[in-house]
Amino acid sequence: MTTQQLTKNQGLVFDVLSHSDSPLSAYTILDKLRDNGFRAPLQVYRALDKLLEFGLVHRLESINAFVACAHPNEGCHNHGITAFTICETCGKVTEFHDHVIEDRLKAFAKDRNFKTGKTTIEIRGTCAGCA
Amino acid sequence: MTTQQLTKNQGLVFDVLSHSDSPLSAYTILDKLRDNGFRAPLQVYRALDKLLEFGLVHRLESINAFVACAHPNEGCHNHGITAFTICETCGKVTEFHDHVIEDRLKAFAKDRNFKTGKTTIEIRGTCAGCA
DNA sequence: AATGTGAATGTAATGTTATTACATCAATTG
DNA sequence: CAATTGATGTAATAACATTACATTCACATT
Ligand SMILES: [Zn+2]
Ligand SMILES: [Zn+2]
Ligand SMILES: [Zn+2]
Ligand SMILES: [Zn+2]
Repeated sequence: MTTQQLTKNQGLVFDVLSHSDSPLSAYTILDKLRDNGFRAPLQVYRALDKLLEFGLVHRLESINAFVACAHPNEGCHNHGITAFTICETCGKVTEFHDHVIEDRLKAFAKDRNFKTGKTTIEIRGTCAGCA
Repeated sequence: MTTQQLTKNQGLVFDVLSHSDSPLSAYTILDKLRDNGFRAPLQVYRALDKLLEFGLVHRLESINAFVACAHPNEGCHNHGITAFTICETCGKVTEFHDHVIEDRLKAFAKDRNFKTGKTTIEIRGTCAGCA
């Protein structure tokens, strides 16, 4: 999935997220795109839905915000659980995969016949630069 | 921490959560406590804040809801990260601790000098009973 | 018992995040 | 050129959470 087959609105939203150095809320994105003709939240949410589906963007559940994927070309949403550190001071987000963690979670679910859907792992705290 | 040193509002909110078989939103709790004199969201949020602080209740970030701790007497919020499975069909929540996962997350953070605060691990999916 | 203090509560208003509903437009295809 | 499908525009509303300020309660000190 490259950025070229995105629609106009999807491209605009992805562009805003790509150029941000911290996660953005849907309404912040909306404000940044007013000059591009965005008028309503739904325009942002619809674009975000698609971008999430494409694996170009992640939603950070613990802060109700969105961030561009750090390695969109590797199809990160297709190979496992993505975990995040989120700096509460500067907003910096780091994305990582850990197969041990993933295996433990899968094992736990399997033991209980729990069918795993989307999994969230988010560590809020303070990054090295802000300590 | 026992339920006895709770204030009236804290006790009412904890009671509602304890007797629920699925997580509840703050506004659902409010509705359930109207007959007990609750009139405004803040009454619920204030009680929840304290209950979270006491480790009697957990907040599920991915669904904006709250659940009573499954083992409040073990001070679960004092010994490590709590992970959850959340059934999207029936709402059933299972709480667990995994030291391997915790160690991996801590190691990742330590490697990057990231100071860990609250950590969220939530698996949404379908429980055995709903499969 | 009176007073002072901090925690908890009551209430209204507002702020923030997300969805529903419905009309319109654009691209594709048979 | 219909017909279908996906995308967009717009308004309204729902759902979740906080700010601000006044009041009351619990309890220790005098
Ligand atoms: Zn990613
Ligand atoms: Zn930082
Ligand atoms: Zn617990
Ligand atoms: Zn279930």
